[in-house]
Amino acid sequence: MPTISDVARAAGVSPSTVSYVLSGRRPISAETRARVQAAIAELGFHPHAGARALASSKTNVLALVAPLRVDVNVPVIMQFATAVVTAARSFNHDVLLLTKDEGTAGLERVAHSTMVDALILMDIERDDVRLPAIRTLKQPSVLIGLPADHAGIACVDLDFEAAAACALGHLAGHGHQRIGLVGPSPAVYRRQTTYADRFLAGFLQTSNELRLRTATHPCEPGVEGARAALADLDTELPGLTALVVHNEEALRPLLDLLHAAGRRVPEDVSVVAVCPRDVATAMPVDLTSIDIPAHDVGTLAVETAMRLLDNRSVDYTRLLEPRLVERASCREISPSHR
Amino acid sequence: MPTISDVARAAGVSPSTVSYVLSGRRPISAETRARVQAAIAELGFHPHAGARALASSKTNVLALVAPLRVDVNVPVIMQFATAVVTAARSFNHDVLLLTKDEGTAGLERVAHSTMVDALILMDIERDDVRLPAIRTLKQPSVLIGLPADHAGIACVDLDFEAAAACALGHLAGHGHQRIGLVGPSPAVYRRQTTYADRFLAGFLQTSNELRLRTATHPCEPGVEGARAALADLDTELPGLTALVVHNEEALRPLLDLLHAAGRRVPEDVSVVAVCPRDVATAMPVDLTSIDIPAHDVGTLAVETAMRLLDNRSVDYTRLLEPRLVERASCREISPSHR
DNA sequence: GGCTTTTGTCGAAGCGCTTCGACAAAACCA
DNA sequence: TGGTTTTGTCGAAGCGCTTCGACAAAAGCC
Repeated sequence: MPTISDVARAAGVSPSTVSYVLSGRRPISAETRARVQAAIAELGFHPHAGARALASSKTNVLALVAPLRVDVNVPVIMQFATAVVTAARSFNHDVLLLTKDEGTAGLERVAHSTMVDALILMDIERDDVRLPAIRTLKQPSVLIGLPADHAGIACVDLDFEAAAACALGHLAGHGHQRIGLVGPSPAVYRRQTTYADRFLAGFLQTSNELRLRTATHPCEPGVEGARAALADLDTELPGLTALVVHNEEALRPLLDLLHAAGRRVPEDVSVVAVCPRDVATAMPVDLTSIDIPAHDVGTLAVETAMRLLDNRSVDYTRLLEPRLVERASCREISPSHR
Repeated sequence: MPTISDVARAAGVSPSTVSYVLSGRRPISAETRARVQAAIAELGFHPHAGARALASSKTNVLALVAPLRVDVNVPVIMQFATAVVTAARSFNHDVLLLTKDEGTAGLERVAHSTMVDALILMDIERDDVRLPAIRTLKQPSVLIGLPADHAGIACVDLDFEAAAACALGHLAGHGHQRIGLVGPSPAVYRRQTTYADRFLAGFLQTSNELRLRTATHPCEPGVEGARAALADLDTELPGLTALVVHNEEALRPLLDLLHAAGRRVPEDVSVVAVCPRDVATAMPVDLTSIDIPAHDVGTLAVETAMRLLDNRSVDYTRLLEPRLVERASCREISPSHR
């Protein structure tokens, strides 16, 4: 592996000049630059990352802390990860992948040993135990999610309250008055990942504002969970004409159950899903849905990290506006049916 | 951030002594070690990763090159990644996540700039364009998959030929003679990821050896793909009594189609799936299946990398033996039906 | 009891880069 | 035209660690 000195020698300049060609931090004449670049290309020189980190105290590496349990939501996690890696690369950074189960210790390890310049954390809980830790790190963090006390910490997420409002607004606009919510599994609520609560809060508030008759229910995984949730909603809200489903996993069983019961979508019951676009379109019925914009959120998280790193101003809380895409699962209810 | 000199000063020793306490590469008296460790704990010292890498030319980082398209098989990719990260941590290494679409350039970038000690690559194609490149790297690579020319490169994977033999053996043992294979999508064959071919080869060979009547068909994604594949198999092999499904994604639509057609599993048609355990058990029928042991493969890949790094001997080709788990989707055919 | 070996510690060199200060030459400005 | 600024380059220091050689003291060996 050639070093910067080898390049310097080949180009007939000093190592510092090579460094300045690379970084552009000082003016270099066109000829010199050309000679240096030729030497770099010829020798196949790549600066040693460790040496660089040591001298400049920048690693050009981001930590991504992902929940790698083989759990729900795997495809969404993957979308986040893909977006983060891709965006990071576009800023000439790499991504170190950490699992959530290393917990606080993992964050401190990579931060204290200066392996990364910034951290991006997913699957943030309401009172996430990692928050106090990240506040003490010298590296900035960006959260994908919104914990209770997020003062001074950059957070990026979909605006789930607005998403709920949007879903209900759409259905109400189509004349629906009796609407059930199939929520995430109780485990999600228990884990206190706040998107569930935020969606629920938005749902209840909008339901109130629009004077709708609604009922809400979490939904255990599996067909049985879906069956139970649906049964409960039917009992609490007889004659419901629409469902909002904020549970990717329940979507498929739910549609199967409706089908089996002879309840047609959208003729007998309208459905709005909250899920990634590809999940919505992969269902037997093309679902009107609100995107989980994993790609945008991931990209934005990286952009925020970059701004933080070269201390430009950032919005500490960025909740992305939901976008509802009409497909084929909602129908207009005629006044007579209202 | 305290440095090793700070620790040395606090403990009243030289920096090199602290280093030897940390690495254990030279004998240190118990008292000294205790004093140093106390100082480390008190100051909260963490060695600077870059400095370490520079001085020792080891980074304690592994590159994991994953196909991060939002494509099929996402859960399996995730399982590999989880296993790799977890195993790497158990060897005190971290994982740098690269996307496959950075291609050869990405590998060379991280390798040449000495960001990683070794590389683990997934989604290996028959004539993977990256092979020549990894042969020139000074860091060792471990492939998850088996390309055509793998001489001198460590490869780890499930033995898909044996898996096919295992599936057919099981069905033949239950008296089945007419067996269809639902293969991966044509895109997978086109991409030349060899597991598809290896499974197919094993299938055909065993079919021959056991003198079975078989037909094979790739399967496009979606319900329509499954419908077409099933129809083709039924035409080519009328009266088939069993299906081997080597296509996670097709599993669900396939079962739905059978159900809709009134063909019961296992009464009318037996099914053996090749997929991760959790997929098999999440189906409406508990499927007898051959595991894709993503966890084992990922772990083994890391172990192999570690052996290569401290040049211990390795098996350059490790094909894990398939394990078939009997569940509820195969039935014994009575002699009269044979 | 002298010999070698092992144990325990230190100092210094060096890993490959960035960055600061210095300085000469060129360009700009009144 | 003399002074100031900008341009272009260099040398040296230093980032924080590992590792080698040196060496004194302790231990092992007939």
